Amino acid sequence: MIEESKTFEENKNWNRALEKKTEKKLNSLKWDFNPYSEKEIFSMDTPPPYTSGRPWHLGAAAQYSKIDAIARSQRMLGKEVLFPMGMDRNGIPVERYAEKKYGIRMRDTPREQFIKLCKESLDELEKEMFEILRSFAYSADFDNVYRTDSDEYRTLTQSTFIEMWKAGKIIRGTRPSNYCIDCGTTIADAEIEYKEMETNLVYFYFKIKESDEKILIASTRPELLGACSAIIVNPEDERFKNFINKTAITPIYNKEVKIIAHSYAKADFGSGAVMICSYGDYNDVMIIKELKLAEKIIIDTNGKMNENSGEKLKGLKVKDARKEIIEMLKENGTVEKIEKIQHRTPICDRSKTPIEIIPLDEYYLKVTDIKDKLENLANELKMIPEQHKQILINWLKVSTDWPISRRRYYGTEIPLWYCNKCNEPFIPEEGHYYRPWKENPPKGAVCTKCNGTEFSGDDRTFDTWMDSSVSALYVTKYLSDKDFYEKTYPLSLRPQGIDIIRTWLNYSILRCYLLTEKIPWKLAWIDGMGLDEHGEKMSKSKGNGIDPTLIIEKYGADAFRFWAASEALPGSNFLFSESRLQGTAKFLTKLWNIARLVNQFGIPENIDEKQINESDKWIIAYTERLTEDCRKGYETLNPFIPANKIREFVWNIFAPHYIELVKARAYGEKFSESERKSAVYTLNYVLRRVLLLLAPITPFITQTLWNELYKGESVHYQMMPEPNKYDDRLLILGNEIMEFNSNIWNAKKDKKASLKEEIKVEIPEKLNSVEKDLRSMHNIIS
RNA sequence: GGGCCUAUGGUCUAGCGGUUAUGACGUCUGCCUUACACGCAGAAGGCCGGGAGUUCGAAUCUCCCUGGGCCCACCA
Repeated sequence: MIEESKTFEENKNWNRALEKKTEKKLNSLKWDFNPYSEKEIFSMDTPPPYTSGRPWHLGAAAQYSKIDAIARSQRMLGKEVLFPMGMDRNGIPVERYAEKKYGIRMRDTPREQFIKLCKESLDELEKEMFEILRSFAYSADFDNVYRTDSDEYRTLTQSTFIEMWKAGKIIRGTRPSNYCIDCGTTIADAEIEYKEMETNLVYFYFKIKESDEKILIASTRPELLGACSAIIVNPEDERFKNFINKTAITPIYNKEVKIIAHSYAKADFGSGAVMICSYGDYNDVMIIKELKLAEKIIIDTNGKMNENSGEKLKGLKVKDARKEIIEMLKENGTVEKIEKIQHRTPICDRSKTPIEIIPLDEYYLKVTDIKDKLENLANELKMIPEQHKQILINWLKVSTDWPISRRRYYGTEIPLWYCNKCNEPFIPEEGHYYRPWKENPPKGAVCTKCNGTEFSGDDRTFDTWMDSSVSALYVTKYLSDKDFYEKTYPLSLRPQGIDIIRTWLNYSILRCYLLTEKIPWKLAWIDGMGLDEHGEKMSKSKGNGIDPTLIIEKYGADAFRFWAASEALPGSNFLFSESRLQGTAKFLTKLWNIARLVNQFGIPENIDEKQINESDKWIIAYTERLTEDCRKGYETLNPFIPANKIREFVWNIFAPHYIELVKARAYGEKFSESERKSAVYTLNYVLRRVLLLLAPITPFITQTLWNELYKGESVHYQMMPEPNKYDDRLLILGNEIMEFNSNIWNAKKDKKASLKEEIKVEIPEKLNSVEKDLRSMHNIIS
């Protein structure tokens, strides 16, 4: 008791040091999830953050703090809340992190050792991540953390793959992929960078079969001439109108190719005519697919020209072949000119060498045959805000089968072996975690095609989205606990960022639908992105990222959380601004000081309603309306509403108008004991209510104040109050009080009088019921 | 280049068919009034991006233009 009042005496403002005092207590509060509870279940498929360590993304931290506010508010609304804590730990980012940290390269490191180093990195990074999350009281279930690289999780990823394999949803296909010759592997789009490089744009002629004319084309990749399958020209380009649908003959190879009109060819670049080859770039891929042209492969996986390139080029490296064919074309007399141009070239971000597009054998999850169904599901899915659904729907229109295999080390292994005799894939049973790159297939494995018993394991891993897209199944115990699953699936909510709609949201719907024939959640809540103060996306590469830890240490977690909640509606992007965050810190100090004041008067026992003064009834009525608004906000998963409503109420109404009005009465000066009690009762009534309404957004200050003033069980274990009935006429009275106050303040201002100076003024009749308070507040004499 | 979103006082933000257009930060003026100077009170500051339309009536609905953001593609 003594120690507690000291907190108030010694601290005139709310700050991080005070938060630290309560952090341990706050983070030790438990909410065990009981799937058999009588309460309504609210289950969340929360995003497992990628374990990338400091500095974490400030925008992401803000998003997580809002998700936490949702979880906390749902608990206080009386729901049984499943709020899982996951860690996404597979894939390229950690591989890169480990390479950098240990100065190694994945492909030069024994796989076993590389995996070990990744794991060690992850464990360190994970610790940091937990600290950050705990520093702002993220209240997920830290006692049951799931990790996407655990044996259990990977078992789920593999089992669901096996299930889909058996159902015929997985296909094997050879499709053009990004290939780095230097690294000897397919690489993901995310691993490509672009670099301006000088290159030759070679202009040369094709003969026209049907006439004596020639067509001039321009190419930076003349060495691919042998793989040319068409020429395209813009349909609007007058120069080529006569050539459309005629046949051209390739120099040197003397092959016939069609001249086709396609808007991709731009009249103002090069000669205006483009040769389409398999594969110079992704436009070639697109156009060859679109026009159903024949694919001819001319570069092998060693980066050398193959037999399709002809005797002279065969065996040469791409670069040498380019030089050689230019010479050949010159000899042939078909070269018009050669221009030096700057060309934005895709290169491998590790080896910095140009990537080639080469068809490779990979696994795909079939999407194209259920696209209509997926679009229907997308339309069915409820989303907050609804408008972001368009992103998903647009994506579904253009998306193709999903390539799921990766030539990587740190990921969930593809659970397949191949018969050494006939190469037929062997797939094991569900329910185990398999590592085919170092393990034999299960005992008794027999090839289904040739009865062979010797196998080689697939050494590839899955795309990491294969793991994260079944988080909804993992947290509902799809494989391990049928009852639990029945109670919790589909989940109530998927909260996530707008930036991963096409990946996490899309793939989750796809995967879970294929396995369960249901959308995995009843509702998706899509938040916007945190941008820097100029409105640009924060990213490590741009160097404009802000470390949330520094902000939290400086201004406090509650200030940060309140800022995140109050800055923008869920779904909108939000700009980070330190000055506005400072503003929310000031609001918390305001609340702190209100509590210090109220605390002085002690806590009165309940009083008879008849004793409550009219001005007290007004602020109570206002509080009831505030409660209605806040509940509505929380019920619609929108912390923006309560945050702003509460701030407005506390700062603009409660403190300046009501507290000033009753302060003298609360001190008992010139008022009866009964009048005093009414004021103190009301002050506590309102403050208590505000703490409850604010608890999901600012857990630290509400925890501290609740404990100082009201003791007992934590504020976070309380129920969100229901609004009591109130008389609208009281709110009208309140408006009149506030208008009267402003008038008096203005009058004193005009006279340059201090606010406590005496003033002689008539009190309007309609304010008779609160006359005594007004007289004491403004020092009005008759 | 394609798509989506967005445009409200200096900055940010609410409003989504009829209000004197909300609030915050900043600015200016006065005040240390026994909770708070991280405060109190007051003030200035907006033809709600531009144009056309729908409507008795538009910041709010439609279309066009312009600027900003994001995602996708990316110059043979």
